[in-house]
Amino acid sequence: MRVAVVPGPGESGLLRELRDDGGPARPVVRVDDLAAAVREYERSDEPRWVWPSAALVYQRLLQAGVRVARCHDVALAEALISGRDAALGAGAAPGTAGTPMGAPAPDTLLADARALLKAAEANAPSSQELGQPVLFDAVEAGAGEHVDPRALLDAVVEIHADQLRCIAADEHPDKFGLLATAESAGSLVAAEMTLAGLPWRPEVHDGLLTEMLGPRPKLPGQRPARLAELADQVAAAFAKTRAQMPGSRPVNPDSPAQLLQALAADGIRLSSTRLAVLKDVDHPAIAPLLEYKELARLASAFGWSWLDTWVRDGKFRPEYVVGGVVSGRWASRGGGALQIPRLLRRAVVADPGWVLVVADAAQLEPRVLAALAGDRAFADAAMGGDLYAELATAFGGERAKAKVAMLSAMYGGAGGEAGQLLAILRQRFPAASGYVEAAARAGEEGRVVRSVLGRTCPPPSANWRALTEDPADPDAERDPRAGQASRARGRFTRNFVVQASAADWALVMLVSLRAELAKIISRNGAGDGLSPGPSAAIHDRDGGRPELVFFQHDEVIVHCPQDQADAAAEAVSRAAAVASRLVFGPTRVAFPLSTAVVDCYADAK
DNA sequence: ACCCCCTGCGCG
DNA sequence: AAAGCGCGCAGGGGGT
Repeated sequence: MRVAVVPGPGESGLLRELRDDGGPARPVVRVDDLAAAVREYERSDEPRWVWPSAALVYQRLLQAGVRVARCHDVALAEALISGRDAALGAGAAPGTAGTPMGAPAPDTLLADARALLKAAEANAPSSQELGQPVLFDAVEAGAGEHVDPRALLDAVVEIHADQLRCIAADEHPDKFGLLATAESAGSLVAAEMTLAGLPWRPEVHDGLLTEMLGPRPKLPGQRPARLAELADQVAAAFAKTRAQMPGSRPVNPDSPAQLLQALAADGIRLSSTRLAVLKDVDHPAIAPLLEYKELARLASAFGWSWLDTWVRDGKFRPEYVVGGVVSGRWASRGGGALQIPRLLRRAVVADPGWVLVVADAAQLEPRVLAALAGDRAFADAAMGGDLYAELATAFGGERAKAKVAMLSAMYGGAGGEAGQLLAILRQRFPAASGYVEAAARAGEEGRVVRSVLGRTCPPPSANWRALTEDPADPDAERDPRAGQASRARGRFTRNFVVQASAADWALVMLVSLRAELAKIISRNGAGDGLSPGPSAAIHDRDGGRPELVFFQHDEVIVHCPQDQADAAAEAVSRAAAVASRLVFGPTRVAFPLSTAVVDCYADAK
């Protein structure tokens, strides 16, 4: 059963039961306690909640201690569908892209509905307000004034019905429908993960910082001792030449411009101050500079102020942006959640009596390519545990060469010996090479490509089209930037088919894992498997339940009581199997997950 | 004071 | 010959 839902003033809300085709089945119902009404439906009717967005509805439910099993997120589905349909003008790439859809022209009613939905979205609270009830209420109250709940509900119902038609009209409705469902479920996971938080030990983090940087500076803008020391060494290394330049200040190692200038004054001209460039330079400033850059990076991105801002009550609670990346990967807002330095994983420690189940999909992208392309020889290599090792025989037994060849094929690399290795790849694994080559060609020609579940890459910009279109006069000289732009887009689409399909698999794995974990919870009789509470309360009540606490492209972390670790690990491997079957159907390609049960994230793999 | 773009680097 | 892909964030430096 589908039920449309929007929040109203205070605790209230509006509900409307829908038919399977999205049409209204019953009149609109107003409830005083929305969370209670939702909980009641969850007990008996296996509803799929149809709501404008998780930000508008689910956060509020979670705050009230109510989880749901399934939803249709209208905003996320909209992004998938309009992403697909925006590509129509660009022309579809055969084999990898869809055909034009028979989507009905948006009539004014739908257009109005969409405008209304947008207005509501603009007022949605961010996940960050989740942990701050006072702010949350204030924002929510503000949102209520701008958009009439009844009008919003009607808009949700209309758009949802239209979306079901758009999905059914897809070239592969089952897969595209799975994508919309998984994306929606992903937003449930995202909100729940923000609430749960990644266990984070501030004292461990602080200890690492102090060890490397020296004690925390008294004043915020101040350089920690070790950084100040290194900055002085860098400046000193340039001092001799600088002394002859009147009015010159000490070189600031944070300023690429000053560094380039200072190096040039000493006769060293560089294209940039990147690590890779600096590494090979012979100058007394380089050694302290490289160390400075590494430590300064840590201090500015994940230093004490980060700790103050992002860690509360032993938990790091970033906001995840589902589908925030064109490829369908998640993005995050605040705290650089998806760029946590490996070094700081030392600070991610399970609660007492709990463990972290860390699972990582091994060599996901090349395996995805093997499954996508249906390359028999390649798929055979992908049946085992180490794909690159299996491929190595084709490259004179050198695993490293096999890896370079694969990465070059997926990224469009051609430097160094890549060209030679690609030739081998093309010869031994023609279907796999052909798949990414076709995607690259489609991109170069301005067409779009799609992931295995039908996520579509953006069409080229107007700028790109203007730049790359054939000149009206065939004798006219072509802009040299045209070829460059064309090849750049080719690399993008080449990578998109792999990265986006890997994201499809990872997303389906993640939401399947959520479902598997819910089974454990209900088996254990820990509540109904749906209702969370503040995690402290759960610890006290029944020993706790497994919680997804982190997701990073091809890696998940489950935080759970020690005695549930085995069950959680089994859930992970079942989820991977489910994802492989749902996304790729029958395939001989294996998608192994390396799973570790650890106290500390840094101890995984 | 603020905004915007660039550079550089962390993660996958 | 050359430019393998995708992000978020901080700081510098120029603009207003």
